[in-house]
Amino acid sequence: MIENYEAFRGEVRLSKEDVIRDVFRQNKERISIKKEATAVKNLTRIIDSTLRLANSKGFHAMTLRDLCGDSGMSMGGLYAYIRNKDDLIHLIQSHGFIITRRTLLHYTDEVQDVRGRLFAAIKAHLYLSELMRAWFYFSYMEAKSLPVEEKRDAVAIELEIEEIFLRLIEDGIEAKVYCSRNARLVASMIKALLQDWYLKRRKYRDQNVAVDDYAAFVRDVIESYLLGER
Amino acid sequence: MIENYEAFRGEVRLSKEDVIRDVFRQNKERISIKKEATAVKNLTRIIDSTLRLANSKGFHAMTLRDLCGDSGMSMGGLYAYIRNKDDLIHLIQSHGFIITRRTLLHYTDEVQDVRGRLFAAIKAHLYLSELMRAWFYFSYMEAKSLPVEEKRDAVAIELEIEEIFLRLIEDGIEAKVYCSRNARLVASMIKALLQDWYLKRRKYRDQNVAVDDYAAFVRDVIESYLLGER
DNA sequence: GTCTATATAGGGATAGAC
DNA sequence: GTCTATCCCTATATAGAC
Repeated sequence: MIENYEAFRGEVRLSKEDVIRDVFRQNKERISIKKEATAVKNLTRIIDSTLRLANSKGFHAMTLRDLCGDSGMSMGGLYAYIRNKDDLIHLIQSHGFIITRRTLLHYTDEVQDVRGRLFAAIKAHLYLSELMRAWFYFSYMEAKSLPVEEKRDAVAIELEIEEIFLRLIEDGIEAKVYCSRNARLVASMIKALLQDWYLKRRKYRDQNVAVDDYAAFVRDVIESYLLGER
Repeated sequence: MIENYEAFRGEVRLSKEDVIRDVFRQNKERISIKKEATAVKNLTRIIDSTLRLANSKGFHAMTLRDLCGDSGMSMGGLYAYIRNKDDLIHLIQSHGFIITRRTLLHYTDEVQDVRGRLFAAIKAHLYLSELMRAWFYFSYMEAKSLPVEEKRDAVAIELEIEEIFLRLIEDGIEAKVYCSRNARLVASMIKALLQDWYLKRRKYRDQNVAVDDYAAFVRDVIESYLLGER
């Protein structure tokens, strides 16, 4: 069970390099570099720069020359890691999928009462998107132009997330902890609120709203609707 | 005062051609066509096609040849209405701004009690985004790559909208109709929920949620939070 | 006012030196 | 394993016929 964002951050941060290592291993056939250490170092630069540039001007508007400028690599160097521009998307997406699956599943299973579980799920998602903001933003904004395979995975993970919330709410209604409501609408509302957190990150920062404040706010809104008149 | 979506739709629909005519008049210096009738006809085709294509693959990924194919115009014909690709954005944006300003202001001023006003504002925004879905979607998704002038306007109108809700909520709190809450957070939540309606239009259609259902749902959620324990 | 044909550049991709 | 130089196509933009 995670208590707050700082604790979460400490636990997960460690694994970022591990994830890139996984990305490298999963994509060995497309990558002509053999030494793992250099590959991981460069993949990190490539992924970070791609996210930064794509999020500021859009993936399509970002040229590979932009990317080389930002990451400090040469065109030839870059092409040792990808076969074409779309492979960049694949790198980005697989790296995000790996982290997301790993952590979301890990943190929402740790049980308690129904209300506590819902709050835990809200926090897990907010914390994750806080840590991986650039990836979530990219994934959302570029979703429509993703290659088929990546698009399928992106839709699937979106659905998975919404189902997690849906089930928690249905459980609560069945257990009479929550009153009878349209669970599906509530689940999609939660998702919309969680998305707003990473899509409008700057706005919340300007208002000095910390992630734990926002988590509590979302919980309060949801609960005041689900607990109903009492 | 508008009662439901059908009534709203009937009132506003009429003015679409008027708006394109305004767009033409405002952009006369960039457009080499003189006859208003043909200009309005072609501008309509251009705007509709651009919205459709940009929303399905992204503005940058849409080529002007795509646009000509979809709208049935030739490259030469198209360039009678624009000087360069960015001018397309200007056409789209000015057309949306004109409609949005006209209708939002018109429908939220018509008063009543505080709670009724908030509901009216929610409905006005939902109805408008329902009618102008393609434009709202475009405006949101392409916001980051808009030309400076258009970006400034887009940010301004976003802010205007959020301020409308903020003020309504603050009024309600001051009048002790609502209990004491963080009004700014509530306003930004309302906006997030309204945005979800046009960003995830398909999802709601698949769930058979009509716009008036959604309006009522948003109102209920907001009110159960703002009216508090009683 | 609308079309076809064409000029030009920008960006994805590759060859080959080191 | 990394770089520079270059290829070549695609997409924006324009000229000029009808």
